Amino acid sequence: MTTIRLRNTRTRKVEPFAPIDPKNVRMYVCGPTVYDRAHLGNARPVIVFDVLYRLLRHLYGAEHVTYVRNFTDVDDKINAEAQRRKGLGDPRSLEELIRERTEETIGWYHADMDALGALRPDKEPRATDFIGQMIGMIEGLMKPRKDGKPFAYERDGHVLFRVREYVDYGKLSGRSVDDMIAGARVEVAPFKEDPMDFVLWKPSDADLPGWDSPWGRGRPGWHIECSAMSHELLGESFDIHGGGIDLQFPHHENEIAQSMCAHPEGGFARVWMHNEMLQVEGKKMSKSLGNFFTVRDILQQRQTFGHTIRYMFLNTHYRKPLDWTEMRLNEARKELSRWAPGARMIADRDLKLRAPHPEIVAAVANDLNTSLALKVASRLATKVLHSAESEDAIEFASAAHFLGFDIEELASKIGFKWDEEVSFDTNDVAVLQKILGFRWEARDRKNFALSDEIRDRLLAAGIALKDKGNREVEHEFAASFNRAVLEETLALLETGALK
RNA sequence: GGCGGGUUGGCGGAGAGGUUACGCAGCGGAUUGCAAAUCCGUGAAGACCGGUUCGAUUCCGGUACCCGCCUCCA
Repeated sequence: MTTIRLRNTRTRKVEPFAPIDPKNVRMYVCGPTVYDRAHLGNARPVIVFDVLYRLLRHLYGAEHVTYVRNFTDVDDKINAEAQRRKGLGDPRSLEELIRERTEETIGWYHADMDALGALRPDKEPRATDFIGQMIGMIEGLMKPRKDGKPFAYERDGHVLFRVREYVDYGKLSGRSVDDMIAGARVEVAPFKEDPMDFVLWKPSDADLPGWDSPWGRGRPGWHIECSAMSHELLGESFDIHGGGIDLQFPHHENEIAQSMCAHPEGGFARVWMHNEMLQVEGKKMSKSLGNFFTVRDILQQRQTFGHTIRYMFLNTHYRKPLDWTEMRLNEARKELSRWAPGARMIADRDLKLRAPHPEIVAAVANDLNTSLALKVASRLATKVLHSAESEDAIEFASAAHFLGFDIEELASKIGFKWDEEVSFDTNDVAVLQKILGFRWEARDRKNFALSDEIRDRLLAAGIALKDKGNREVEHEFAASFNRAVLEETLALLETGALK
């Protein structure tokens, strides 16, 4: 069997991967805080770990992999949005408004990530459904120990974790507690015994959502949710824990501290994986720089589909910063247009996909070398272009499918462009298809005058045609699209007035 | 300041201690009714300084620069 090799942040080495239980390979990835539309950066770990999920399913069997990705629905930004709506006069309770906000955000998130070809994880727990487990875990951390202080303590309604009591604190991110204190820039809350101690539970006033606990009404700190949910759903030790590199510290460091102290007999996560950040035109994506995009924004751009975005992400190795540039986007579009004929042959000839090419699997298995995998897929696509053989189309499409590309989408949406402003419907497309039929007929009869006349009339209707060989036609709807001219052209052809 | 990561040809981006990555763009050619597309060929690299080695872009050390984290941002 193919050996998977993965870079483990904890050891800083690429290591062969061996699951604890091959019958149940377990992966946990930190999911989004659901306060707004997912931005482009949110999509990166989704796609990166989707590729890994697909690889694991391929090698161990779909039923032997459990992938958990949480929704953080306890958060100050969510509260702020709910309070804003309340302030605008919404009569419903804060809890209802929060629920509404998180529900709609989760719906958006699903729609956007589905569009990128990401499989849904097996479980998508919400933090608010696991408050009981979090409280239980915190209680366990507060119990007296034989050989030292309890790991957690209560002060002023807060429960805090004593980082000094966990000797390996800082190991994941390669920091020592003393170094961090030396370089700390934040004000230290007065109730902390040690500046690096972090919050497990904090009090809520009447204006904030809260749950009853042994320490009064309050809400959990950020880190405890992942520890509680991963323990509940995956057990005290599991195989892979992933997320963005920005989570390495403090989030993952704190998760490790809590989980290892609460369940010292388990090893928590064995392999830690972190994806690098996304940049836009060489700069950090931020609202203040005006280069901030949601996934939705990008999907609505002209000629950009879910698979275009997916290609962009896979074209850069997950451990390198990904630069989102217009130039690279154009390259992705261009490359994917070469994939369309192979994808179309699958649909047209009703071909069945099969296991992916070993080179693709090997590339992905080598610490997710997706860039190389894309090159292999492109090579296979080129082969289809040359041979037009069903066998080659199957090989190509099986590879593309393994990488998470939707073959039907590739087949149907490429070679088809439109301006952002234009509005047209499926009926317009049907009319266009009929007209193109007449044009092919004319060209078969070497009636180039009619062929060119049709092209000119379509141009007048706002549709630009480009022949691409193999009877592939690229048509582009411009903003000036004129339905009347389009329909008139078809009428002229059907009545024989134009011939 | 502390910690982590990076630096490959005009651009993007891989593998390998010695043998062509590849793609885009460029250039040359072929082909095509036209616009377009397609095909073939081709030049071009490894931030800098040392070290290990018969030989390093690939390993080791240092320098410079860039990026991220240290602030509940993936």
